[in-house]
Amino acid sequence: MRFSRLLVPTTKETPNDATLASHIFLIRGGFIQSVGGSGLYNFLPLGKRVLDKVRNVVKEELDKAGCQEVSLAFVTPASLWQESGRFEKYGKELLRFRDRKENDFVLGPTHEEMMVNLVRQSVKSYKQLPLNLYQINLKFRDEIRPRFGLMRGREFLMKDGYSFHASEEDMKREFDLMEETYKRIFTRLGLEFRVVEADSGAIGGSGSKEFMVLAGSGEDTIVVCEGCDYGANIEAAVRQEKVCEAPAPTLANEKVHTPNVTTIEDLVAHFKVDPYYLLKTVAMRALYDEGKSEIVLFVIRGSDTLQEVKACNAVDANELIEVNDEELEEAGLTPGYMSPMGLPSGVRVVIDETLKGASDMICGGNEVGYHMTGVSLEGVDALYEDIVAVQEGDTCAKCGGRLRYTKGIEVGHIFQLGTRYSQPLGCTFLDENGKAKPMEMGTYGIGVSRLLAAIIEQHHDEKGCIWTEASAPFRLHIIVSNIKDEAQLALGEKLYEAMQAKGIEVLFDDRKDRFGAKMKDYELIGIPHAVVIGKKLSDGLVEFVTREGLVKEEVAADEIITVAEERLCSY
RNA sequence: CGGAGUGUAGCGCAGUCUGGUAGCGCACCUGGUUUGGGACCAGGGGGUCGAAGGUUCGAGUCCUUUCACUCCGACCA
Repeated sequence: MRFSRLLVPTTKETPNDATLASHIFLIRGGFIQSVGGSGLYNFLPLGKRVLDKVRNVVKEELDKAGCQEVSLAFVTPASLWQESGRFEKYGKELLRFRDRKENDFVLGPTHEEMMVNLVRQSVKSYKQLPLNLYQINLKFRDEIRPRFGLMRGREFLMKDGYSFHASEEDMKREFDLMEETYKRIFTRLGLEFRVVEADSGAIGGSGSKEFMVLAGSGEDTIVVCEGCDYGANIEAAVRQEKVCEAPAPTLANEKVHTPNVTTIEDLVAHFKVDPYYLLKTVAMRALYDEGKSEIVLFVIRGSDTLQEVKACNAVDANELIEVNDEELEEAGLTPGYMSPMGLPSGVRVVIDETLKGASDMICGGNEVGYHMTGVSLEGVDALYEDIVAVQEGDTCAKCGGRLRYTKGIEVGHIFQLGTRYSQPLGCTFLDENGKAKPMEMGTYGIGVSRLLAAIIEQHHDEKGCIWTEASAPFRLHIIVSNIKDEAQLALGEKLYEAMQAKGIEVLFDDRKDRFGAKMKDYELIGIPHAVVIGKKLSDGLVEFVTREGLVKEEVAADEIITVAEERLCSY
């Protein structure tokens, strides 16, 4: 491709809302263009080329693993989502609309319902199983707060795959196969990543794993062990039960006057105890289907923090939101002095499972200005669940090593669904005995457009993008310093043609611009290799440049074609 | 959802307080010079000032309404 014919609107200036490297460089490099609406982008020729590269890697590996590509209808009848029960559950991120006949439709962020519908119409026998179908199509998710360019857009390209099995064992076999396939995909793309245990979120189902590209700018906090390969999203991470070295306070079971002592810090100072022995009561409003909601009290140790996703799962709510003091008082609760003991009836309480039977605790008195000491939770009737967040320095449940936090970008997520969708949607098959059974399912996603952002987050420098070999829009960038110099231009043309003849994708900068401008564009766009034909051609020399580290080597001009071929074909 | 802020040329912004011919930089077009680190000179094109209503002889500017977008927050009772 000739640069002079390519639409690449590179800019010197950074858009004012861009903060992440990937967002800045993808826009400045002319890969994508903001559509003015939030979270919507056009892919320009360079961006589209990268997208196709990434998409092909995904497709090749999936096809190798026996998956089959399909393309589902973009617009989904809402009735399918009502059948599965997700129409309410998915919340506002689901874009809903009506056609001229007032029928409800959705633009699906994921297509379990649609795929199940496809399969239940055409698969009837165990002989047709297993089956793994996928598509790579646009998805829409009406994000609360789209940001970070392609990282969290509202419209995005995603690969979503679904597998169907006659038995749970076979589904688990496929789940493992997909884990291996995903690892191959991300490795081919040149990414450093980690597979972690995850929460299943609105998709539902049991065991799920996320594929996290490690990057400081990642939106997800992941917990990793320094001693073994344990890794988990903070939303699902577990730890060995904490022990406290400080002695338990030995106080009588009584009500104590504690004016203006309302925070954990205040209590620690007031009673001179380790926060481990305090009960922290966090009130949240849990939202359910059909607009129902209730206030729930989550009780954890003062030394812990509430993990909202775990808490939400514990009460099987769609979402948890904050409640203000007025709402608490209306419900008969006392902000600052709440506790699970002696509550007005009808308030739902969830207690962290490690507090079952705990004694010598201090908690609120459910009365302004009073706390209770010497409290025991022995025999307290409540829901006991794991609702706390693992903290840095906690102990790994698997090996006893030290756990620490790191940041990751979620680029893939695989789920063991079981019969979560096949059951309600009546997706059944006849087994060897002629008995109808719901199919065991798995579901597997990859954020294809997000991968572009993830690659740049992990591979860039202060000057611009550094694409990996498998993702680069072109393999080689040829820069002719001065196109009015006939010898320079002639060599450029010759090299350009030779590379094309070898099937190497090459970008040839034949523009009339000055040297500096062309180099800036090269560095910004980030094609892995370049040949600079300039001044030293009069001495019979050109430069071979590697974008990573901007390493420059002088090469004899009459050998450059051979050298370039060797370097590029070795990949 | 809570708080703060911004809407003026493709992009980045000034002008609004104090109403009076719509501006600057980048980008773009023409001509010329220049060619190893985002060049220079000269000339030029491009705007329903987010939208609607109001006040006024006159509104980008003042008033009302509305829409959109951005940023921060949405664990520590």
